[in-house]
Amino acid sequence: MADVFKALADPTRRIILDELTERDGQTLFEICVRLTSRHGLCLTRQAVSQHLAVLEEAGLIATRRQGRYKFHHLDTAPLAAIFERWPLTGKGPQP
Amino acid sequence: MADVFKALADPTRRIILDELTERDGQTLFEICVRLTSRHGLCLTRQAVSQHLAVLEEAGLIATRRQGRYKFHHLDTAPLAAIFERWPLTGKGPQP
DNA sequence: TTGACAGGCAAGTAGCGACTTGCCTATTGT
DNA sequence: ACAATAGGCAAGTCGCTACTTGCCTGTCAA
Repeated sequence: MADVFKALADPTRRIILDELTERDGQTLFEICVRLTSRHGLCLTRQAVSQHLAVLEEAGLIATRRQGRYKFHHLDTAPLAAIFERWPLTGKGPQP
Repeated sequence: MADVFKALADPTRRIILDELTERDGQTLFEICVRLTSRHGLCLTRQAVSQHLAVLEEAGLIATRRQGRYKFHHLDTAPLAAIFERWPLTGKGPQP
């Protein structure tokens, strides 16, 4: 569970999650290109790869290997633990 | 919004939030004592004070001064932004 | 008024984490 | 077969941050 917070701590990783939210199942190179072109980030392929490893270890990303491609799929399920730990005060369920 | 994730990144700060969830409105010294006695942490008063400052800056804690005491109150409202950003996939509202 | 208590400010240290660099493996197309 | 593509491994550098240490301010009780 601590891995989830550690993964969310970095702004680049949060942007990667945004990218996969908008377009799920991207490869490492696709993510690199979109981080550069759409968010103005200048990162090495290695840097992005390490970020993806952290996100996968946290359970926020599931990977699927196919030939020489590796697709990354978002999984927001671990985020639910945050609300179970600190319930939103005095509010009903969220829509 | 980035402050919220930075605040949640540290395990000690998450335990502080747990403490305030269980017993809201504690002072700095009360939190220090409970971190030591209930969680086995050996932290300086300064360290805890700095953690509380980070949590307050993130909006997760509101402070109320009264005489020489300063009470700390939990506010989980900023956490709602997490779900707005990455909705829980394929699930209905949480109870 | 003086001492004890609750908290704050600031500088210094140490360790973790993000990023790079260099090289390597595996799959695909010509 | 060979080159290009997609990705992986490992060591090294650098900056941020958690924590400490030392001293200072404000409040309450004797």
